[in-house]
Amino acid sequence: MAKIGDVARRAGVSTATVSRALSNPDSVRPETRKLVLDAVRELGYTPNAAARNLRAGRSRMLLTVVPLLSNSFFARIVSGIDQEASRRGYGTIISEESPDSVEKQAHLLDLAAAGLFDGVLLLSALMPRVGRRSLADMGMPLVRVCSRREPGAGAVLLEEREATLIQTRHLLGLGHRRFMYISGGAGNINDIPRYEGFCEAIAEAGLQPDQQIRVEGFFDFASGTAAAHRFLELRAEGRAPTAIVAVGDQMAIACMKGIQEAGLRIPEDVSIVGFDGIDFTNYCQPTLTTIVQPAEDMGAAAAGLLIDMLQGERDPGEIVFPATLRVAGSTGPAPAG
Amino acid sequence: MAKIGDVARRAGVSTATVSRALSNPDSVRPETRKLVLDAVRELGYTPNAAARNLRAGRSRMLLTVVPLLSNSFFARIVSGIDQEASRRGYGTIISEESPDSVEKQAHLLDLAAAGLFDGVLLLSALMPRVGRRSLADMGMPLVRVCSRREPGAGAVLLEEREATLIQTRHLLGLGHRRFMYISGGAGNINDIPRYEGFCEAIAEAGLQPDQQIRVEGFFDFASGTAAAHRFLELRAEGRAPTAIVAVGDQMAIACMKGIQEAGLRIPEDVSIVGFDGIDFTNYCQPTLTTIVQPAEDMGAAAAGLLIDMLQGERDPGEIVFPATLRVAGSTGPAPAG
DNA sequence: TTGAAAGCGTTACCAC
DNA sequence: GTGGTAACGCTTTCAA
Repeated sequence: MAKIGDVARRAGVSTATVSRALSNPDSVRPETRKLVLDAVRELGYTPNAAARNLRAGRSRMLLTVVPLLSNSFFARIVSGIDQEASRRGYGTIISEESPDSVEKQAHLLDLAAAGLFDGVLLLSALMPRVGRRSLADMGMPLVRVCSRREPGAGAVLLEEREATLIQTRHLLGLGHRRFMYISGGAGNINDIPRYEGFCEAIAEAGLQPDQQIRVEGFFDFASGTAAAHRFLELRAEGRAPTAIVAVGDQMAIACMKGIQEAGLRIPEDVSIVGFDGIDFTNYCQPTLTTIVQPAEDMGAAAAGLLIDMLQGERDPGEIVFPATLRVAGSTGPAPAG
Repeated sequence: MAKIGDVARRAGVSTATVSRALSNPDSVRPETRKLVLDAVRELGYTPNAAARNLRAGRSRMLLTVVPLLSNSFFARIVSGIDQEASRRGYGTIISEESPDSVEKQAHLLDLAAAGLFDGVLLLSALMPRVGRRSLADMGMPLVRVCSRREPGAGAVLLEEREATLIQTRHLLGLGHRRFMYISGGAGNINDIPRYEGFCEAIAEAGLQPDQQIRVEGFFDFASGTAAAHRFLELRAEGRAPTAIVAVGDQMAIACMKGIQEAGLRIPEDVSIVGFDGIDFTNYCQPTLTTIVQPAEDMGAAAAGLLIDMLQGERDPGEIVFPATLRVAGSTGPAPAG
C-alpha cells in the first residue's frame, strides 16, 4: 500500500506538499499540484484513515442506532441516511438496538469513546447507556429521528399530532362515530402526540375521546392480531367500533387479517387506517389507507443535519416533515345502523 | 478524554504496562494489573481507536454491502451480521449498493484502501468496482452471502437447487401439471440453481421443463404484478397454468394480489409458492406457502466466518444452509379439469 | 516483570 | 509556495 512518502518521492516534493495538494489544492502551485496528483494516480494512493483520524481527531463516520432493522420503515430511513452520508463523504456504522444487552450497549459506548464515529443518529427514543454513562453525556453530537427532541440534540420529526388528526378526520368524514385506537405503547414518546391528535379530532366532532377504545400495541404484527381479538370480543358484546386507527402499518395489516378471518369485510364492515406508508400497504388486501412518512427523505435530512452540526455550520435544530394521508381500499363509509 | 499516559501516571506505571495490562493481562503481575485497571476505571479510559488501528494495521470493522435495505430479507441478514460482529468485538459499516453510482463505489474503494474495514460481506453477486479496481483485487477478505462462491472468498449459501425442487414437488404432489416460474432475472446468479431445481422437479414428474412458462422478475413487487398480468393474458388464451413458483416473496405476494383482483381465488383457482420467508408471508391473504431462509442465522454465520478468516483461524470456506418449505394457505389441490 | 523509546501515516505549524 | 518536523495515542521491541 502506497504511503504519502512514496508519493512525495515520486513527485519530487515533500510529504507536506502532498498533503496540501490533496486537502487544500489552492495552496500549492498548479504545476506542483499536477505533479502530485499524477503521482497519486500512478501509485493508486489513498490516505490511511487511521493516521488521518488520529491526527485530525475525527473519523468521518456516523453511527446509526436502529430499533429493528427488519421493520422496513426503519430500513428506509437507514437507506436515506446512507445515501446522504456517502454523498458528503461520511461512512455509516450501524447497530441494532438491544435494550436488554448491556454488553452491546457497552460496546457502543466504547466505540464512541474510542472516537470511531463523530456523531450519532438515533432512530428511537432510547439512549444507549450503561450505568450512568450514556452517549449524550459523553457530549456526542446527536440527531434523533422520529422521536422526541432533547436539549442539545437535533431532531427530524413528523407532524405526529397532525398525522393522527388527518387520519381520524378522514374516518369521521366517512361517517364513523365509534373508534378503536391501536397505540404504540403507553410510554412510547411518539404515541403521546399521536394520541392527542386522535383525541382532538374526536372532540372536534363532538364526541368523547375517553369513550373510544384504546388498545396498547408495540408496532409489531402481534399487536395487530391482539387488537383484532379485542375487536371481535367487543363485537360479540354488541359494542364494536366501525373504524380503527392504528399508529403503525404492521399493526394495521395484522389487525385487518384477524378481522377478515372472522368473516368480516373491510371496508364494508370496518374501516382501518395505518401509519408509516410501508410498501406492503399497497399489496395487502385491501390496500391500506395510511399516513405516509417520507422515510428516505427523513433519513437524508437527519444525516445532513448531523453533518452540518459536526462541521459547525448549523446548530442542533429541528426539521419537521408534513404528514400526508394516502387513501386506499381499507376505508369506506360507516355501515348503516 | 483520558489517554494512556494519564492512566499510567495515575497507576504509577509506564504506558507500556498499561497497554499490556489491557491487551494481555497475564503478562503483568496481578497487583500491577489491579493498579492499572483501577486507574482505568477511575478515569473512564478507553483506548483511542484511530491510534490503535494505526499501530495495529487493522480496524476491527466489517463492511456490509447490501443491494436493497428495504427488502426485509436483506435487513434480517444484516441484523444477524450486526449481532455476531458485535458479539465478537467488531463493528459493522453498511453501504447500500448502487451499481449506477460510480461515485459511491469509488467512496467504498477509498474507504477500503484507507483501511477503514478489515473485511467485506457482500449480500449480492455484484462487486464494488471502479474501472479495473475492485474490492477483490485489493486483496480484501471477502464473504459472499446468498450468491456465488468465488475463488479466495468465503460464502454462505442456501441449498438453492434443493429449495425450488421442494417448492415444485410440493405443487406436483397437489396434482398441478402446468406451471409458471417467476425468475430472479435471467442473469441473476441465484436464479441459475433455482431454475435447475424447478426443471429437475418438472422432469421427475415426466413433464417438459421448456413447456412451462417462465417470466423474468427482479425480486420486487412490480415484477409480481407484471407476472400476474402475464398470467391473466394466458388465461384469456385458455392456457393458464394452475400453479406459480416465484423465487421471491415480494413477487409472489404482488402476483397473488394481481390475480385476486381479477376475481380469481387462491388457492382454489391458482396455487402459488414464494421464496425467502419474510414476515409478511404470514399476514397476507391467504398466507403464503414459501421457502424459509434462516436469514439472521445466515448473516451471523457469514460474519463469524469472515472474522475467523481475519483472525487466521479458518480458510475461506463455504457454509450451506438447508432450505425448508413452510406450507401455508396459498397452495392447494389443482383445480379439476 | 517492567520501562524507555521507536514508529505506525498523516497533518499543520514554523521556517525559509 | 514549499520543506522540515513535531505531534496525534497507541503497541511492541529491546534492555534492564
